[in-house]
Amino acid sequence: MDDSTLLSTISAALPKLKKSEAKVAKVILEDPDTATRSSIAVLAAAAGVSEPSVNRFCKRFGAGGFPDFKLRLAKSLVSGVRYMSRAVEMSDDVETYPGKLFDNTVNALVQARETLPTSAIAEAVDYLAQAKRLLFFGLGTSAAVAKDAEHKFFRFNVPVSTYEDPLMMRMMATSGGVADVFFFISHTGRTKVLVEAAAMARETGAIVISLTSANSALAKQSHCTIELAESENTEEYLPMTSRIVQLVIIDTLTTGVTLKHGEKLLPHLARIKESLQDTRFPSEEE
Amino acid sequence: MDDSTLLSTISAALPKLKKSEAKVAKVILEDPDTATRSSIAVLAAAAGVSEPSVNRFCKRFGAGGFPDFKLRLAKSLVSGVRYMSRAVEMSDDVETYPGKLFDNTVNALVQARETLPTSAIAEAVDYLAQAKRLLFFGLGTSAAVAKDAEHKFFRFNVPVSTYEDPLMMRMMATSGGVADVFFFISHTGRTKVLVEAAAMARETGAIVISLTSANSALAKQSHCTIELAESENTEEYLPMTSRIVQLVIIDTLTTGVTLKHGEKLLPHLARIKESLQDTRFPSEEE
DNA sequence: ATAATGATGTAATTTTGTAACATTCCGGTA
DNA sequence: TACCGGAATGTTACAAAATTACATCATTAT
Repeated sequence: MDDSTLLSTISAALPKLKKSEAKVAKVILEDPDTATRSSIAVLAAAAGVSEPSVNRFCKRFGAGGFPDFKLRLAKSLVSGVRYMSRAVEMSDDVETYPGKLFDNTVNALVQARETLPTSAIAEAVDYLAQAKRLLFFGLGTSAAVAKDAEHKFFRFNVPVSTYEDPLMMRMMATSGGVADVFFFISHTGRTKVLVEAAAMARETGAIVISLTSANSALAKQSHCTIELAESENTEEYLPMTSRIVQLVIIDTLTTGVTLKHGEKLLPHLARIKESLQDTRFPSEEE
Repeated sequence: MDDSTLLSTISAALPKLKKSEAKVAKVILEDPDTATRSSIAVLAAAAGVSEPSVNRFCKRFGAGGFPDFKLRLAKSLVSGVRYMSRAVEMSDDVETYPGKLFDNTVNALVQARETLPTSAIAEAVDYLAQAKRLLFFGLGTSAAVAKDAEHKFFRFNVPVSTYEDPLMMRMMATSGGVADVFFFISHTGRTKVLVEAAAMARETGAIVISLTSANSALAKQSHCTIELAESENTEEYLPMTSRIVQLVIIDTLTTGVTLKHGEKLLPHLARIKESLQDTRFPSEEE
């Protein structure tokens, strides 16, 4: 129903489209506003394809037909979010670059959403729900993600720890056992320390899960890999959106574990929340 | 061009309309959403008028014709609460809840994007760019955000540190000086330790910036507050999207500082990137 | 090399919107 | 009241657009 991200969806699906459909997509992405005002014939001509191809394109994206598609497209244009990745320029000012960063992040999420590794998530949730001990490893930016994961999983009744010190990582990796789950987070999946630690952990009989890019060295050492696209970040001053995706995956995993544990966990979570009350000033309204 | 008030325009003009046009207006006002999906024939029948009457009605309101009118109508309907959060249900399975989480996150970002505190960001960037020392404070989930910020700001030639230990926070807060910037991250803005640390830091003459909810106790202690909406998170098992927004704000700030420093910083960033090469296995393609 | 499958285009059909024209309705005047 | 002028609405016919069904072409596997 709500398709505020139609354009991102299209640009995310671009590589998977058939030749003629891709042509249509390109024309639409180039000037979506004009597209909403064009007839199917005009659009088909602009894309260099036949009219039914345009129609098929529309249906592929959930529309009932061309007019319906135009309607959705028009609606999606109202929202301030821009679809394509817009690089931050040196000449940008405060009015422009924050919006770009938000847009890029949104696009990264929408893109990731399109290709969610569902079965890997399910598998990881199974492992995580049964773990007697949980260890999250990440370096650099991924260390922050690991820390976040630690906080989230702490809520279940499982011992959790995070390490970002390479030496500690190795030490902990050798201390693994069959009931332990080692969780590695790495954008590239090529960080030496992590790959080695994963191999060591695996030898102890522990379960190794990784959140990294497909077919990476790290993935090869894992029992279960949640694969994320290793998007390019060419510009030095364009921050990585990948860690945001990683964090939402962490959310997904904790949610999965919560759902698996079922209602019986809720009182426990409520107790944790309650215990935080004393650390806060009362809110204004109260 | 932008007719986000089309419906009210119509209802305002109602008394001045001719009989048949009034009928059309009534039908449209009654169920605008259906109207956008109807053909001119259906709408004419529903209003009990002829098709050209509908067409004339459309032109009267500035549209080029019926299709154009529908487009404008559709756009005008988008405004307001268009982003529904879909709560995760206990009955959800792995095919459904991951998507919901991504959607919710995207919605949070889009919403935040619409109300970006631009001037506060600009101000914060000014402070951060001039800082001789940077300290990030956050507890719980916000500790992960602080850690992320630390990694990001480390790239500039400034000493950065993060603390999540309350005692260390207090100690560091008292050690502040005029050239220091203390950056506090808190969703609620009511965490006692943080508020107190902020007050202490402020007394030392240091700059206090906070990333928190508007009008909170923490905000009151800050020289500069980047205000974020304190969204409700009622369900225990629905992870918070707020920290994602916080992270993108961190991205925004680092970008802002980078832009402020200008091109001269790029070689330095390149050097950092290069220095990481040795820690990685070569990628497959190379 | 060829059959089978899927992608794309062509042509015919149906639906939809619009313009030109016809009719009706209403207010004013003899 | 009858009649006229002009505006408002409807009818009809046409043009444009969209969709379906079908044919052709390309691609892959055997």
